[in-house]
Amino acid sequence: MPPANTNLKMMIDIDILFAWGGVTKCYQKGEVIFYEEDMPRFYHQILSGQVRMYHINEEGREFSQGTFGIGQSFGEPPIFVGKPYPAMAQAMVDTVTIRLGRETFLKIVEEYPAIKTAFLQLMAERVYHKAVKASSLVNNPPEVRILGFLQQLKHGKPPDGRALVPYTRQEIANATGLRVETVIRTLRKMAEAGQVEIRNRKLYF
Amino acid sequence: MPPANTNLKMMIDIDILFAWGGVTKCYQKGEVIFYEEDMPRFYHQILSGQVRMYHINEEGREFSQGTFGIGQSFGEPPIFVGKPYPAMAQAMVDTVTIRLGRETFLKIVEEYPAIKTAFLQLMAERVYHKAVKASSLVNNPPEVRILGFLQQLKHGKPPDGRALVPYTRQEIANATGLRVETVIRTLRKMAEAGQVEIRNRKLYF
DNA sequence: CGAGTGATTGACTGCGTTCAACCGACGTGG
DNA sequence: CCACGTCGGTTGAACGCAGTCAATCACTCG
Repeated sequence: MPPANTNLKMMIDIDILFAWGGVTKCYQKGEVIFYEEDMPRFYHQILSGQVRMYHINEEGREFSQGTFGIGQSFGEPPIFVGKPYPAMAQAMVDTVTIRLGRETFLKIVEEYPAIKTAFLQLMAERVYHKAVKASSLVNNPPEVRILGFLQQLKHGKPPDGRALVPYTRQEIANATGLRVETVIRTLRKMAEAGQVEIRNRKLYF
Repeated sequence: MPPANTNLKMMIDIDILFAWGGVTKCYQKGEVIFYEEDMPRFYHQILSGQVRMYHINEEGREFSQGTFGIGQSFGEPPIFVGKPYPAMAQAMVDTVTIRLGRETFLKIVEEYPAIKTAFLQLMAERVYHKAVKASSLVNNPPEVRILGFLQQLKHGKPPDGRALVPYTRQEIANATGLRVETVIRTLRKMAEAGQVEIRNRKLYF
Protein backbone atom coordinates (compact mmCIF):
# COMPACT_ATOMS: atom_id res chain seq x y z
CA MET A 1 0.00 0.00 0.00
CA PRO A 2 1.45 3.35 -1.02
CA PRO A 3 1.54 6.04 1.63
CA ALA A 4 -1.40 8.39 1.50
CA ASN A 5 0.67 11.43 0.71
CA THR A 6 2.51 9.93 -2.26
CA ASN A 7 3.35 12.52 -4.82
CA LEU A 8 3.34 10.71 -8.11
CA LYS A 9 5.72 12.89 -10.05
CA MET A 10 9.35 11.86 -9.68
CA MET A 11 11.58 14.49 -8.21
CA ILE A 12 14.45 13.78 -10.61
CA ASP A 13 14.10 11.65 -13.71
CA ILE A 14 15.61 8.26 -13.03
CA ASP A 15 17.58 8.26 -16.27
CA ILE A 16 19.32 11.42 -15.20
CA LEU A 17 20.15 9.95 -11.82
CA PHE A 18 21.68 6.86 -13.41
CA ALA A 19 23.52 8.93 -16.00
CA TRP A 20 25.20 10.85 -13.20
CA GLY A 21 26.27 7.72 -11.37
CA GLY A 22 23.27 7.02 -9.16
CA VAL A 23 23.14 3.51 -7.74
CA THR A 24 20.24 1.57 -6.32
CA LYS A 25 20.20 0.40 -2.74
CA CYS A 26 17.89 -2.02 -1.01
CA TYR A 27 16.75 -1.73 2.59
CA GLN A 28 14.86 -4.34 4.55
CA LYS A 29 11.81 -3.44 6.55
CA GLY A 30 12.96 -1.66 9.68
CA GLU A 31 16.44 -0.91 8.39
CA VAL A 32 17.80 2.54 9.19
CA ILE A 33 18.89 4.64 6.21
CA PHE A 34 20.55 7.37 8.22
CA TYR A 35 20.65 8.45 11.83
CA GLU A 36 20.03 11.74 13.53
CA GLU A 37 23.23 13.82 13.74
CA ASP A 38 24.78 12.06 10.72
CA MET A 39 26.16 14.42 8.11
CA PRO A 40 24.32 13.99 4.81
CA ARG A 41 26.41 12.10 2.28
CA PHE A 42 23.76 11.08 -0.25
CA TYR A 43 20.67 12.24 -2.03
CA HIS A 44 17.95 9.59 -1.69
CA GLN A 45 14.99 8.97 -3.97
CA ILE A 46 12.53 6.15 -3.48
CA LEU A 47 12.02 3.61 -6.30
CA SER A 48 9.73 1.38 -4.28
CA GLY A 49 8.62 1.05 -0.70
CA GLN A 50 8.08 3.61 2.02
CA VAL A 51 10.28 5.60 4.36
CA ARG A 52 9.55 7.30 7.63
CA MET A 53 11.53 10.15 9.13
CA TYR A 54 11.30 10.56 12.86
CA HIS A 55 12.97 11.83 15.94
CA ILE A 56 13.37 10.15 19.31
CA ASN A 57 13.58 12.47 22.27
CA GLU A 58 15.34 12.06 25.60
CA GLU A 59 12.42 10.21 27.17
CA GLY A 60 12.35 7.75 24.28
CA ARG A 61 9.18 9.13 22.71
CA GLU A 62 8.96 9.23 18.94
CA PHE A 63 7.80 12.09 16.81
CA SER A 64 7.22 11.57 13.08
CA GLN A 65 8.39 14.28 10.73
CA GLY A 66 6.73 12.61 7.77
CA THR A 67 6.50 9.56 5.56
CA PHE A 68 7.64 9.31 1.96
CA GLY A 69 6.60 7.06 -0.90
CA ILE A 70 7.47 6.09 -4.43
CA GLY A 71 9.08 8.83 -6.49
CA GLN A 72 9.68 11.07 -3.52
CA SER A 73 13.00 12.18 -2.18
CA PHE A 74 13.79 12.74 1.47
CA GLY A 75 16.50 14.24 3.63
CA GLU A 76 17.41 16.98 1.16
CA PRO A 77 17.26 20.08 3.36
CA PRO A 78 20.41 19.17 5.31
CA ILE A 79 22.23 18.70 2.00
CA PHE A 80 21.39 22.24 0.96
CA VAL A 81 22.23 23.84 4.27
CA GLY A 82 25.24 21.71 5.19
CA LYS A 83 23.96 20.61 8.56
CA PRO A 84 23.53 17.16 10.13
CA TYR A 85 20.22 15.36 9.89
CA PRO A 86 17.74 16.46 12.56
CA ALA A 87 15.91 13.14 12.40
CA MET A 88 16.47 9.54 11.40
CA ALA A 89 15.11 7.76 8.33
CA GLN A 90 13.90 4.19 8.41
CA ALA A 91 12.37 1.85 5.84
CA MET A 92 8.81 1.05 6.93
CA VAL A 93 8.63 -1.83 4.45
CA ASP A 94 11.19 -3.40 2.14
CA THR A 95 12.38 -0.44 0.13
CA VAL A 96 14.58 0.28 -2.89
CA THR A 97 16.16 3.69 -3.34
CA ILE A 98 18.45 5.26 -5.84
CA ARG A 99 21.14 7.33 -4.25
CA LEU A 100 23.74 9.78 -5.40
CA GLY A 101 26.64 11.53 -3.67
CA ARG A 102 25.85 14.86 -2.11
CA GLU A 103 28.25 16.79 -4.33
CA THR A 104 26.98 15.22 -7.52
CA PHE A 105 23.42 16.00 -6.50
CA LEU A 106 24.25 19.66 -5.95
CA LYS A 107 25.94 19.71 -9.36
CA ILE A 108 22.79 18.36 -11.01
CA VAL A 109 20.70 21.00 -9.31
CA GLU A 110 22.98 23.70 -10.68
CA GLU A 111 23.11 22.08 -14.09
CA TYR A 112 19.35 21.87 -14.74
CA PRO A 113 17.39 25.04 -13.99
CA ALA A 114 14.12 23.14 -14.17
CA ILE A 115 15.30 20.76 -11.45
CA LYS A 116 16.45 23.64 -9.31
CA THR A 117 13.00 25.17 -9.66
CA ALA A 118 11.37 21.88 -8.79
CA PHE A 119 13.34 21.65 -5.57
CA LEU A 120 12.66 25.27 -4.73
CA GLN A 121 8.96 24.53 -5.03
CA LEU A 122 9.31 21.31 -3.09
CA MET A 123 11.09 23.06 -0.23
CA ALA A 124 8.50 25.84 -0.25
CA GLU A 125 5.75 23.22 -0.06
CA ARG A 126 7.47 21.54 2.87
CA VAL A 127 7.73 24.84 4.73
CA TYR A 128 4.07 25.43 4.07
CA HIS A 129 3.00 22.04 5.32
CA LYS A 130 5.17 22.19 8.38
CA ALA A 131 3.71 25.58 9.23
CA VAL A 132 0.17 24.26 8.93
CA LYS A 133 1.06 21.14 10.86
CA ALA A 134 2.67 23.11 13.67
CA SER A 135 -0.48 25.22 14.00
CA SER A 136 -2.63 22.15 14.26
CA LEU A 137 -0.34 20.39 16.74
CA VAL A 138 0.32 23.14 19.22
CA ASN A 139 -2.35 24.59 21.44
CA ASN A 140 -5.00 22.20 20.25
CA PRO A 141 -7.00 19.40 21.82
CA PRO A 142 -6.60 15.81 20.56
CA GLU A 143 -9.56 15.92 18.22
CA VAL A 144 -8.21 18.90 16.29
CA ARG A 145 -4.75 17.40 16.05
CA ILE A 146 -6.04 14.14 14.67
CA LEU A 147 -8.36 15.92 12.25
CA GLY A 148 -5.40 17.96 11.04
CA PHE A 149 -3.38 14.81 10.49
CA LEU A 150 -6.17 13.07 8.62
CA GLN A 151 -6.93 16.05 6.42
CA GLN A 152 -3.34 16.40 5.32
CA LEU A 153 -3.59 12.87 3.96
CA LYS A 154 -6.42 13.91 1.69
CA HIS A 155 -4.23 16.14 -0.48
CA GLY A 156 -5.21 15.73 -4.09
CA LYS A 157 -7.28 12.71 -3.24
CA PRO A 158 -10.74 12.67 -4.77
CA PRO A 159 -13.31 13.24 -2.02
CA ASP A 160 -15.24 10.17 -3.11
CA GLY A 161 -16.62 8.97 0.16
CA ARG A 162 -14.32 7.63 2.84
CA ALA A 163 -10.95 6.04 2.34
CA LEU A 164 -9.07 3.57 4.51
CA VAL A 165 -6.45 5.31 6.62
CA PRO A 166 -3.24 3.28 6.19
CA TYR A 167 -1.83 4.15 9.58
CA THR A 168 -1.90 2.37 12.90
CA ARG A 169 -3.13 4.19 16.02
CA GLN A 170 0.45 4.21 17.21
CA GLU A 171 1.62 5.93 14.04
CA ILE A 172 -1.12 8.53 14.36
CA ALA A 173 -0.06 9.05 17.96
CA ASN A 174 3.57 9.54 16.95
CA ALA A 175 2.59 12.04 14.28
CA THR A 176 0.29 14.07 16.50
CA GLY A 177 2.23 14.03 19.75
CA LEU A 178 -0.49 12.11 21.59
CA ARG A 179 -0.49 8.75 23.34
CA VAL A 180 -2.00 5.67 21.73
CA GLU A 181 -4.78 5.47 24.28
CA THR A 182 -5.74 9.07 23.71
CA VAL A 183 -5.85 8.50 19.96
CA ILE A 184 -8.07 5.47 20.42
CA ARG A 185 -10.47 7.18 22.78
CA THR A 186 -10.64 10.30 20.64
CA LEU A 187 -11.22 8.31 17.45
CA ARG A 188 -14.09 6.46 19.12
CA LYS A 189 -15.71 9.74 20.07
CA MET A 190 -15.17 11.05 16.55
CA ALA A 191 -16.76 7.91 15.14
CA GLU A 192 -19.82 8.47 17.30
CA ALA A 193 -19.97 12.02 16.03
CA GLY A 194 -19.75 10.75 12.45
CA GLN A 195 -16.46 12.46 11.66
CA VAL A 196 -14.74 9.16 10.92
CA GLU A 197 -15.82 5.58 10.56
CA ILE A 198 -14.46 2.49 12.28
CA ARG A 199 -15.33 -0.91 10.84
CA ASN A 200 -13.72 -3.86 12.61
CA ARG A 201 -10.79 -1.82 13.84
CA LYS A 202 -10.09 -0.28 10.46
CA LEU A 203 -10.26 3.47 10.27
CA TYR A 204 -11.98 5.27 7.38
CA PHE A 205 -11.91 9.00 6.70
CA MET B 1 16.26 46.39 18.93
CA PRO B 2 16.73 43.92 16.08
CA PRO B 3 15.15 40.52 16.53
CA ALA B 4 17.50 37.93 17.86
CA ASN B 5 17.37 35.79 14.75
CA THR B 6 18.20 38.56 12.30
CA ASN B 7 20.09 37.26 9.34
CA LEU B 8 22.24 40.12 8.21
CA LYS B 9 22.60 39.25 4.56
CA MET B 10 19.88 40.74 2.38
CA MET B 11 17.82 38.22 0.50
CA ILE B 12 17.73 40.25 -2.71
CA ASP B 13 19.94 43.26 -3.37
CA ILE B 14 17.89 46.39 -2.89
CA ASP B 15 19.11 47.92 -6.14
CA ILE B 16 17.77 44.96 -8.04
CA LEU B 17 14.39 45.22 -6.29
CA PHE B 18 14.09 48.90 -7.16
CA ALA B 19 15.30 48.29 -10.72
CA TRP B 20 12.44 45.82 -11.20
CA GLY B 21 9.83 48.20 -9.88
CA GLY B 22 9.89 47.50 -6.15
CA VAL B 23 8.28 50.16 -3.99
CA THR B 24 8.67 50.89 -0.32
CA LYS B 25 5.78 50.66 2.07
CA CYS B 26 5.46 51.83 5.65
CA TYR B 27 3.51 50.03 8.34
CA GLN B 28 2.72 51.36 11.77
CA LYS B 29 3.28 49.26 14.84
CA GLY B 30 0.50 46.69 14.99
CA GLU B 31 -0.57 47.10 11.38
CA VAL B 32 -1.40 43.90 9.53
CA ILE B 33 0.55 43.29 6.34
CA PHE B 34 -1.53 40.35 5.18
CA TYR B 35 -4.12 38.06 6.64
CA GLU B 36 -4.45 34.32 6.82
CA GLU B 37 -6.24 32.93 3.76
CA ASP B 38 -5.23 35.90 1.59
CA MET B 39 -3.70 34.95 -1.72
CA PRO B 40 -0.12 36.22 -1.95
CA ARG B 41 0.16 39.25 -4.20
CA PHE B 42 3.55 40.62 -3.19
CA TYR B 43 7.05 39.66 -2.24
CA HIS B 44 8.00 41.47 0.98
CA GLN B 45 11.48 42.32 2.22
CA ILE B 46 12.18 44.30 5.39
CA LEU B 47 14.18 47.53 5.18
CA SER B 48 13.68 48.43 8.82
CA GLY B 49 11.58 47.23 11.70
CA GLN B 50 10.33 43.80 12.66
CA VAL B 51 7.53 41.53 11.53
CA ARG B 52 5.79 38.65 13.23
CA MET B 53 3.94 35.84 11.48
CA TYR B 54 1.33 34.07 13.52
CA HIS B 55 -1.84 32.07 13.45
CA ILE B 56 -4.94 32.47 15.58
CA ASN B 57 -6.91 29.30 16.16
CA GLU B 58 -10.61 28.76 16.76
CA GLU B 59 -10.31 29.34 20.50
CA GLY B 60 -8.54 32.63 19.92
CA ARG B 61 -5.14 31.38 20.96
CA GLU B 62 -2.11 32.63 19.08
CA PHE B 63 0.78 30.60 17.76
CA SER B 64 3.88 32.33 16.38
CA GLN B 65 5.42 30.93 13.24
CA GLY B 66 8.40 33.24 13.50
CA THR B 67 9.69 36.79 13.59
CA PHE B 68 11.67 38.52 10.88
CA GLY B 69 14.07 41.44 10.96
CA ILE B 70 16.05 43.77 8.72
CA GLY B 71 17.09 42.30 5.38
CA GLN B 72 14.85 39.28 5.74
CA SER B 73 11.96 38.39 3.52
CA PHE B 74 8.79 36.68 4.69
CA GLY B 75 5.73 35.04 3.25
CA GLU B 76 7.51 33.59 0.23
CA PRO B 77 6.49 29.91 0.39
CA PRO B 78 2.88 30.61 -0.63
CA ILE B 79 4.17 32.56 -3.62
CA PHE B 80 6.13 29.56 -4.83
CA VAL B 81 3.36 27.05 -4.26
CA GLY B 82 0.40 29.21 -5.26
CA LYS B 83 -1.56 28.74 -2.07
CA PRO B 84 -3.10 31.23 0.37
CA TYR B 85 -1.15 32.37 3.39
CA PRO B 86 -1.43 29.93 6.32
CA ALA B 87 -0.77 32.73 8.83
CA MET B 88 -1.00 36.48 9.17
CA ALA B 89 1.86 38.98 9.22
CA GLN B 90 1.92 41.98 11.48
CA ALA B 91 4.42 44.78 12.11
CA MET B 92 5.68 44.46 15.69
CA VAL B 93 7.16 47.98 15.54
CA ASP B 94 7.02 50.72 12.92
CA THR B 95 8.34 48.97 9.85
CA VAL B 96 9.38 49.80 6.29
CA THR B 97 9.37 47.14 3.61
CA ILE B 98 10.10 47.03 -0.05
CA ARG B 99 7.57 45.04 -2.00
CA LEU B 100 7.25 43.68 -5.47
CA GLY B 101 4.44 42.01 -7.37
CA ARG B 102 4.31 38.25 -7.15
CA GLU B 103 4.86 37.71 -10.89
CA THR B 104 7.79 40.08 -11.06
CA PHE B 105 9.39 38.36 -8.11
CA LEU B 106 9.09 34.97 -9.78
CA LYS B 107 10.64 36.45 -12.91
CA ILE B 108 13.61 37.72 -10.93
CA VAL B 109 14.12 34.31 -9.39
CA GLU B 110 14.21 32.74 -12.85
CA GLU B 111 16.44 35.50 -14.20
CA TYR B 112 19.22 35.24 -11.61
CA PRO B 113 20.46 31.72 -10.87
CA ALA B 114 22.31 32.96 -7.80
CA ILE B 115 19.09 34.34 -6.36
CA LYS B 116 17.27 31.14 -7.12
CA THR B 117 19.96 29.25 -5.27
CA ALA B 118 19.73 31.64 -2.35
CA PHE B 119 16.01 31.03 -2.04
CA LEU B 120 16.46 27.30 -2.38
CA GLN B 121 18.86 27.42 0.54
CA LEU B 122 16.59 29.71 2.49
CA MET B 123 13.61 27.40 2.05
CA ALA B 124 15.76 24.41 2.99
CA GLU B 125 16.86 26.23 6.13
CA ARG B 126 13.26 27.00 7.02
CA VAL B 127 12.27 23.36 6.61
CA TYR B 128 15.17 22.41 8.81
CA HIS B 129 14.28 24.86 11.55
CA LYS B 130 10.63 23.99 11.50
CA ALA B 131 11.51 20.33 11.84
CA VAL B 132 13.72 21.00 14.84
CA LYS B 133 11.14 23.32 16.35
CA ALA B 134 8.36 20.78 15.94
CA SER B 135 10.44 18.16 17.73
CA SER B 136 11.06 20.48 20.61
CA LEU B 137 7.43 21.60 20.87
CA VAL B 138 5.63 18.29 20.71
CA ASN B 139 5.88 15.69 23.40
CA ASN B 140 8.01 17.83 25.63
CA PRO B 141 7.58 19.45 29.05
CA PRO B 142 7.64 23.27 29.37
CA GLU B 143 11.29 23.49 30.30
CA VAL B 144 12.45 21.73 27.15
CA ARG B 145 10.17 23.80 24.92
CA ILE B 146 11.44 27.06 26.36
CA LEU B 147 15.04 25.91 26.15
CA GLY B 148 14.46 25.02 22.50
CA PHE B 149 13.04 28.45 21.84
CA LEU B 150 15.89 30.23 23.57
CA GLN B 151 18.57 28.20 21.86
CA GLN B 152 17.21 28.89 18.44
CA LEU B 153 17.74 32.60 19.18
CA LYS B 154 21.43 31.99 19.69
CA HIS B 155 22.08 31.12 16.06
CA GLY B 156 25.37 32.62 15.01
CA LYS B 157 25.50 34.68 18.16
CA PRO B 158 28.83 34.60 19.95
CA PRO B 159 28.44 32.68 23.21
CA ASP B 160 29.92 35.59 25.18
CA GLY B 161 28.08 35.26 28.43
CA ARG B 162 24.36 35.91 28.62
CA ALA B 163 22.33 38.15 26.38
CA LEU B 164 19.07 39.92 27.04
CA VAL B 165 16.16 38.02 25.56
CA PRO B 166 14.10 40.59 23.62
CA TYR B 167 10.81 38.80 24.07
CA THR B 168 8.01 39.17 26.59
CA ARG B 169 6.77 36.15 28.52
CA GLN B 170 3.62 36.34 26.44
CA GLU B 171 5.60 36.13 23.22
CA ILE B 172 7.55 33.16 24.52
CA ALA B 173 4.26 31.55 25.46
CA ASN B 174 2.84 32.12 21.98
CA ALA B 175 5.93 30.65 20.38
CA THR B 176 6.06 27.56 22.58
CA GLY B 177 2.38 26.78 22.89
CA LEU B 178 2.32 27.32 26.63
CA ARG B 179 0.40 29.76 28.84
CA VAL B 180 1.99 32.88 30.22
CA GLU B 181 1.75 31.62 33.77
CA THR B 182 3.46 28.38 32.89
CA VAL B 183 6.27 30.26 31.14
CA ILE B 184 6.75 32.49 34.18
CA ARG B 185 6.77 29.61 36.64
CA THR B 186 9.09 27.54 34.49
CA LEU B 187 11.50 30.42 33.93
CA ARG B 188 11.70 30.98 37.67
CA LYS B 189 12.60 27.34 38.20
CA MET B 190 15.16 27.56 35.42
CA ALA B 191 16.65 30.67 37.02
CA GLU B 192 17.04 28.81 40.30
CA ALA B 193 18.76 26.01 38.43
CA GLY B 194 21.09 28.54 36.79
CA GLN B 195 19.92 27.84 33.25
CA VAL B 196 18.79 31.43 32.75
CA GLU B 197 19.08 34.65 34.69
CA ILE B 198 16.36 37.08 35.73
CA ARG B 199 17.39 40.55 36.82
CA ASN B 200 14.51 42.89 37.68
CA ARG B 201 12.09 41.10 35.42
CA LYS B 202 14.48 41.08 32.48
CA LEU B 203 15.42 37.68 31.09
CA TYR B 204 19.02 36.80 30.18
CA PHE B 205 20.17 33.65 28.42
C1' DC C 1 -2.16 -23.87 18.14
C1' DG C 2 0.92 -20.39 20.09
C1' DA C 3 3.35 -16.16 19.42
C1' DG C 4 3.16 -11.56 18.15
C1' DT C 5 1.14 -7.28 16.97
C1' DG C 6 -2.22 -3.82 17.27
C1' DA C 7 -6.58 -2.26 19.48
C1' DT C 8 -9.19 -1.46 23.62
C1' DT C 9 -10.76 -0.52 28.27
C1' DG C 10 -10.64 1.05 33.14
C1' DA C 11 -8.68 3.39 37.17
C1' DC C 12 -5.65 6.67 38.88
C1' DT C 13 -2.49 10.54 38.81
C1' DG C 14 -0.21 14.74 37.87
C1' DC C 15 0.78 18.60 35.40
C1' DG C 16 -0.37 22.56 32.88
C1' DT C 17 -4.39 25.31 32.40
C1' DT C 18 -7.77 28.37 34.10
C1' DC C 19 -9.42 31.99 36.88
C1' DA C 20 -8.76 35.75 39.73
C1' DA C 21 -6.15 38.80 41.91
C1' DC C 22 -2.23 41.86 42.76
C1' DC C 23 2.30 44.02 41.87
C1' DG C 24 5.77 47.06 39.73
C1' DA C 25 7.44 50.11 36.13
C1' DC C 26 6.51 53.60 32.98
C1' DG C 27 4.30 57.37 30.57
C1' DT C 28 0.94 60.97 30.15
C1' DG C 29 -1.93 64.75 31.26
C1' DG C 30 -4.08 68.00 34.50
C1' DC D 1 4.53 66.53 40.73
C1' DC D 2 1.30 63.28 41.54
C1' DA D 3 -2.93 60.66 39.99
C1' DC D 4 -4.12 57.59 36.89
C1' DG D 5 -4.08 54.20 33.13
C1' DT D 6 -1.72 50.63 30.89
C1' DC D 7 1.08 46.80 30.21
C1' DG D 8 3.92 43.10 31.51
C1' DG D 9 5.10 40.24 35.29
C1' DT D 10 3.78 37.37 39.40
C1' DT D 11 1.30 34.48 42.65
C1' DG D 12 -2.13 31.21 44.58
C1' DA D 13 -5.89 27.90 44.37
C1' DA D 14 -8.77 24.68 42.05
C1' DC D 15 -9.85 22.04 38.09
C1' DG D 16 -9.86 18.86 34.28
C1' DC D 17 -7.88 16.47 30.67
C1' DA D 18 -4.45 13.67 28.70
C1' DG D 19 -0.90 10.75 30.37
C1' DT D 20 0.35 6.54 32.80
C1' DC D 21 -0.07 1.85 34.18
C1' DA D 22 -1.92 -2.53 33.75
C1' DA D 23 -4.68 -5.89 31.93
C1' DT D 24 -7.45 -7.95 28.26
C1' DC D 25 -9.13 -8.66 23.57
C1' DA D 26 -9.01 -9.49 18.41
C1' DC D 27 -6.74 -10.83 14.51
C1' DT D 28 -2.87 -12.76 11.64
C1' DC D 29 0.70 -15.61 10.51
C1' DG D 30 4.11 -19.35 10.78
